[in-house]
Amino acid sequence: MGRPTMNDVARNAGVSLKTVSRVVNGETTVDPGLAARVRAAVAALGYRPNLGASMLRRNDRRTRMIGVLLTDLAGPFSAAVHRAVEDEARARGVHVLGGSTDDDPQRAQDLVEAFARRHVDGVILTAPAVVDLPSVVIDREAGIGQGMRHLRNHGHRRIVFVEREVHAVFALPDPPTAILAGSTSVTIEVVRALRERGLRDRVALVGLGDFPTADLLEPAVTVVAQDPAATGRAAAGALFEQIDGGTQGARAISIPTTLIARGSGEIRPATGS
Amino acid sequence: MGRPTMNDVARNAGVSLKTVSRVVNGETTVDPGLAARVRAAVAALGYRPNLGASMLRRNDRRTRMIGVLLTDLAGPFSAAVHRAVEDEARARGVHVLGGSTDDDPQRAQDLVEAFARRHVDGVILTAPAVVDLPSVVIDREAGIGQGMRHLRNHGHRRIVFVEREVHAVFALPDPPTAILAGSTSVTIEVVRALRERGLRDRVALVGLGDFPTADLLEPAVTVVAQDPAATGRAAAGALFEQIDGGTQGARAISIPTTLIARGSGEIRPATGS
DNA sequence: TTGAAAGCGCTAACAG
DNA sequence: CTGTTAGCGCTTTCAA
Repeated sequence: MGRPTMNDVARNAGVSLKTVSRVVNGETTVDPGLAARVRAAVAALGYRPNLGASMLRRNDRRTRMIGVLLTDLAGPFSAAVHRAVEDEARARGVHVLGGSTDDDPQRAQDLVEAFARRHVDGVILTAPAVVDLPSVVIDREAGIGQGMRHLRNHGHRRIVFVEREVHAVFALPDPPTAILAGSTSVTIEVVRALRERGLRDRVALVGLGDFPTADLLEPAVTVVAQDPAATGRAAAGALFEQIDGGTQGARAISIPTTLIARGSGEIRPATGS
Repeated sequence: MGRPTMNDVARNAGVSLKTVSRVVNGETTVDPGLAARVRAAVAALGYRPNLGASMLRRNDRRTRMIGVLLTDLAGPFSAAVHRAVEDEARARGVHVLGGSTDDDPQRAQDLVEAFARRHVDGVILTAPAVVDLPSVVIDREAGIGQGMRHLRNHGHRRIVFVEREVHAVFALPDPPTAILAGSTSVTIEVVRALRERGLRDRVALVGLGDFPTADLLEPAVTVVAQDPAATGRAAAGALFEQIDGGTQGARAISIPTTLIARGSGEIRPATGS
């Protein structure tokens, strides 16, 4: 004997299966007396409806689950997006399956495939993948241009965009006068590296993505803020629109970015160097 | 016509339903010729197995989904735990449904209930809730004692433990000489508040939970580190043990904590005050 | 208002 | 090695 089923409840309450179904689904066309008996049986047996089974038979073929594939659920950007998506989903009675891709396209594809087997209603992605269900792609590239422009406007010509390999930057024969950091964790690594080398007031730094202590560091860190919560909300909104509209196929959402000048990004290159 | 089913594949390949099932499930006892025909039909129709349906009939009654209820998926601690749980789950072919409780017991209870209806194989929680399925509770209280002891050992007698209401602390008639901050976001708020009041070198601060720039702030922030990744791994490990063992009922996991002294927590109270 | 029968997509149990 | 039949827990359809 596993968990009690609707049939068990029906037997216990002395009614038909269908009556239990009606009560459980909150239909109002049930005699109050019978409904009370059903509810008593539900409580007595500890019955819980099986969403998987009901989904199988239902006409609206929805699992009320969506998948969210982000670079790293532990990272501040992904985490904030994830939370915002969760909130939008919750408002619609939908649950969220999360997945980290670590920017590996194969892993993203595998996850999409796995989520599709679960018949999620749709997916949110940060990198395009082959998907034949409702999906929204979040585009993070938008902020790069803005950061680059800012550094160029402050006189820099040797600018490096850093992904992960922070220390390699300083090993270059012709080291840059400015750095654009690709994520908050990279930004923090760069701050640390600049300090170790006594360069914190000499090399300009702009980070992609704001972080809580950016204004407390010295110099305070200039960033291109990307409002992950707004991004998540927008992506979820667009996804549910597709789902409700029966549309299908990827749709891109780009992030509204804001440059927040705090000091590190306004350092000018040493003249004559 | 919705998505193609196993029956459609069977018809297309000219074999029985069961043969398709065998091929899809990777059973080796199928004639290679037939298997090839089945695979061709799968590709041609874009067939994808329905995990929900298979789960319903299978004997092992597992959805291969678990739920993780954390304070806030956007927070660094929760996010890191979530990621670690995801990695453990992935290694076992299990997906993770995430949920933020915002420390609201009712919300936690509702989420548990909702996940149970989906027949998740188990749940991980940060606050106890009524659960009749495999579950693991993460205990975060462990670090508080360690932080308090550290401050007392440095001569403090008026210590405040802060949850959210940072500014209220400074409105107290007899302000504390030391602060223990309950989460990283609170810690950062306290740093900001101390600076605004010119108290950064006078009031001691210990934060619960390490964060990436704690050593870069001035003074550097002393914390009780809680290794969220290790916590997530441990919790997931314990949960899968329960699931595999067929056990049931809450089990508590406590976090191994480490005090990292960096300066802010070693400030002594002004003598004679 | 209530119920009986059929069947969602799939796997189990048993034959051939 | 292959197929047939039954049925997981539920909702639908239709009849009473």
